[in-house]
Amino acid sequence: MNDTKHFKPIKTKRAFEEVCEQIRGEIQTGNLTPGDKLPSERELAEQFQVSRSTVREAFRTLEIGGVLELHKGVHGGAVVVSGNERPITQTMADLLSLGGISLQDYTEARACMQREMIRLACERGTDEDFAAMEDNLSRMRDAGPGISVEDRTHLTQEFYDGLARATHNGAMVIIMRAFTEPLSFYLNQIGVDRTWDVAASREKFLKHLRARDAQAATDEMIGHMDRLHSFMLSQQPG
Amino acid sequence: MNDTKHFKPIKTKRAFEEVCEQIRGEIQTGNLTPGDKLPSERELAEQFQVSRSTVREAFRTLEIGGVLELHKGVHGGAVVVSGNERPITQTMADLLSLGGISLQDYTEARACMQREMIRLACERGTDEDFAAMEDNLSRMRDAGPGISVEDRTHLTQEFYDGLARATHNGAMVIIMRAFTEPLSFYLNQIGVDRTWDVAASREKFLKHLRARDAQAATDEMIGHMDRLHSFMLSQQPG
DNA sequence: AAAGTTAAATGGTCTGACATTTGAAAGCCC
DNA sequence: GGGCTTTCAAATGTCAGACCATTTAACTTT
Repeated sequence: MNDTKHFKPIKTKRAFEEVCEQIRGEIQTGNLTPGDKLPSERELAEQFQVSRSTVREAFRTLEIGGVLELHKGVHGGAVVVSGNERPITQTMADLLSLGGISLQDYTEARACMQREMIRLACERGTDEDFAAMEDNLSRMRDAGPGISVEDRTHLTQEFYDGLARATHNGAMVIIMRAFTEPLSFYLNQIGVDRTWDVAASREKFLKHLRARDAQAATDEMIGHMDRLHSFMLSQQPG
Repeated sequence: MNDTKHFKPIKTKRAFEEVCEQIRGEIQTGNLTPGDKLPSERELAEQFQVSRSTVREAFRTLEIGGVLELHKGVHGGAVVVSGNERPITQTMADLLSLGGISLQDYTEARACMQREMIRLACERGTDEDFAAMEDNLSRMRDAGPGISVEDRTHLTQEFYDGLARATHNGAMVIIMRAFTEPLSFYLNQIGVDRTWDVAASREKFLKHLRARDAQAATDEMIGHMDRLHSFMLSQQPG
């Protein structure tokens, strides 16, 4: 009996977790689909034979998890949504600030993800996809070097969003956002390298993308990220 | 005045969200670090000048978000943890069952992630990393074809975990889990292809990994995943 | 010294109340 | 009748206080 790993840690279930599970179960079986509205808190409390607070905690849990949306007012209530990437992004940000993953690992993983996205975007990107990125780039140029940190990170995020969209893969868009948004937050705090003309690099990048030259585009991006990375590390406390 | 996109949607803040923000703020500034214990619900309610239920909703939110752990009993309370991948995995699963991302996009993204992991694992994987995968593989073989669906998916998850760990990148381990766990859940429901000897494929895969031949390993894995993918689609309702 | 008992602190749940928000219905003016 | 304002009801958001369940330290007993 040396193989005791099948024992699972005991965890007494809390009432609100049971409620969550039942609601999630209804979603997995298809009884509840996006757009459906759940009964009111008071009504559900009766059905589950628990108090309203317990139902509230369950609703809160599912809202934070991006499964429900809660609306106030008469005809308000809990509505099933088709999913929400917010929890993923938020958790990534938390993992970074809590040290669950290091900035090094994070940026490396980000580079890996983008490498694949470039590959897909070169395969499938349409003229509209690239035009959207071009438009973003021109707005960045118009803003000039005096652009505020917030506007600059916002435009940057939009640019990478465009790249992700060019893959025509919904999961990629979500992953991209999970990797760019915490970074934006970080840069808003430590500032950006104002001596650096990012538009020029992105222009070259976009040109390679349009030429479907994944290798050249990747090389351009890696160089870009290396510079960003060393800037961030130089600004990091400690 | 055609550029009105700077207006952000109004969202009246709820009290518990303010509490969450303040606590998250303390974490971002480093005033709260993993291991720190927060005051009790009753005490924090006084400090924030809100009711205990409001503090509870905030705690619940942060617990679900993987930022806090709540312990009962005297000397229990809320403790800051160093991060938790659970919310990411859970959200991925929800996005799949809610249709926020399609099974196709999901499996494609998974293949892309693994492609990069193989690349890194070939660069950095140690003998110990590969030995752990080998051990997992031999346990799979020992279990034989009569293995239960749950045990088989569990071993599979462990195998891919081993691959992720071989990258020596913490973010990759988390991403891998986010992509394998919802799949395990899915396969536990629809069953697995029992005519298929996955151990043989993994053995070849591992051999290529040890030879640091990323291309061959990737090819082996892609073939493996294609078979899995077509099996899943064949079992899908509709 | 070991074992069992008690008490206090804390999260978990319940109850009931009031505040706030929101959309629809009713009423009003033109 | 059309458009505007007022009213109202239902739902979430918050509050206050109580009790239950769990955990652990301190105490008591053997």
